Amino acid sequence: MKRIADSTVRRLSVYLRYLEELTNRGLSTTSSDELAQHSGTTPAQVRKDLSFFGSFGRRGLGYSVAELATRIQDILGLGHEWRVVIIGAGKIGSALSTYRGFKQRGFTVVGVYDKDPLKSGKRWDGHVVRDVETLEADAAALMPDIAVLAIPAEGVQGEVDRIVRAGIKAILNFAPGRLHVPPGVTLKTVNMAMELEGLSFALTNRD
Amino acid sequence: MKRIADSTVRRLSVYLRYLEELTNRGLSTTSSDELAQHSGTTPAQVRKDLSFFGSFGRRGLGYSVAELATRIQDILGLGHEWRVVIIGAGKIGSALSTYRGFKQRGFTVVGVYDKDPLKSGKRWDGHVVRDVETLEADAAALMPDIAVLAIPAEGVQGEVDRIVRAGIKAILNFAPGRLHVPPGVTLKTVNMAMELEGLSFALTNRD
DNA sequence: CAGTGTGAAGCACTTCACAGCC
DNA sequence: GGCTGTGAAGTGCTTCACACTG
Repeated sequence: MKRIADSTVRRLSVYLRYLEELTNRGLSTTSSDELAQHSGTTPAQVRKDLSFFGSFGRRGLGYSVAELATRIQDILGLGHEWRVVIIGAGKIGSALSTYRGFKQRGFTVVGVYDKDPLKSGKRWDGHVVRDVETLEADAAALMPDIAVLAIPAEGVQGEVDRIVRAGIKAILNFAPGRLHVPPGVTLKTVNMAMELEGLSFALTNRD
Repeated sequence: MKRIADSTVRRLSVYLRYLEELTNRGLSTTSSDELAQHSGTTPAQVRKDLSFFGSFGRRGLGYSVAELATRIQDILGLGHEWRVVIIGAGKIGSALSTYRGFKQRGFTVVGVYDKDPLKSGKRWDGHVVRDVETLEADAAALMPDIAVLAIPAEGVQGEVDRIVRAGIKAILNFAPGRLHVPPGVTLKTVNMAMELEGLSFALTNRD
């Protein structure tokens, strides 16, 4: 398949969310115009994004809400459950795992790990925290697909390496700093400091 | 000033973090090559990014770590304190406000608000939670620069409107969905669901 | 006639390559 | 000789515009 831009994938997420809203409101068709309006983009962009994957609409009529939602779910791989381990039994991981949309979209927490021996064995959002040293051994039974890395900055690369050794192919990272993963492993970093600094820049340089 | 790409600002953040590391290690000069290596980009990109704001290096020698760090801090507007209010006394806001780099880079929490009357008056990370209805009245005295919006999906736009009425010009939003702000107000959204779906797509469509 | 699908044009960010200075 | 600063070339995402179809 042709390489798909990251921005395209992000917009598909947004379209899907709006399609779910339309479903809840009992509406059965929509248009690229309407999707664009509610997703902060243009009708041409919506059509182009969808055209990478096929033709899901009908000329003169628009798109079937139900069909398009199913198609986008398939494209994004949301048709089945993804098994997630959380590394770092802190607030960020907890916020994520208790977030409604998390479970709702097929992401299931199958394990929680921490380096701190004081946290090991304690309950945390319905899970028992395990020592992160056991991750590689546990992985065979847990079969996790995704690791959420929510630990302080120190030693993040070491934890990334451990996750990779455990055979996990996707990482959502909340720690700052440059991290290296081998080819075949996808790493996405959410850097809140960077976002705040972007706001600082905007405030400083506004006209 | 010429319009600066968002991606440029984000990279400046990364360069600054590495410059701080060099400072801690007592090193006084660096090069575009070294900065690129540790920031996941190319030397040409580093030089181009910096060239938008001036010439901070010396040909044949490289950059002074101390000088470049100061320059980037100035560019990003990190030279002074930014006053932050947190809307939503939950886990995300708490994770952010207790994050070390937050205070360290000049972001200070000056108020915490929640819609839930059960939370009002309670202590939260050293602050007393106030009813969000009082935000507009409080703003005159608090003089907040930035609002962090960390509430569930329902009624987010209403809170954005309130923040705008309170005269705040920058919003860091953690709620999903499309939000509208008037010109002159900067909105940055961190959407964890979207990041997870990006991972799901990558796992589904890997070769 | 309304609205999709898509090649072509436009635009913006990145990379190249080299002149210029230390 | 080493490394920056920068116009020019390259690349890839976005927007346009229109043929096409229900």
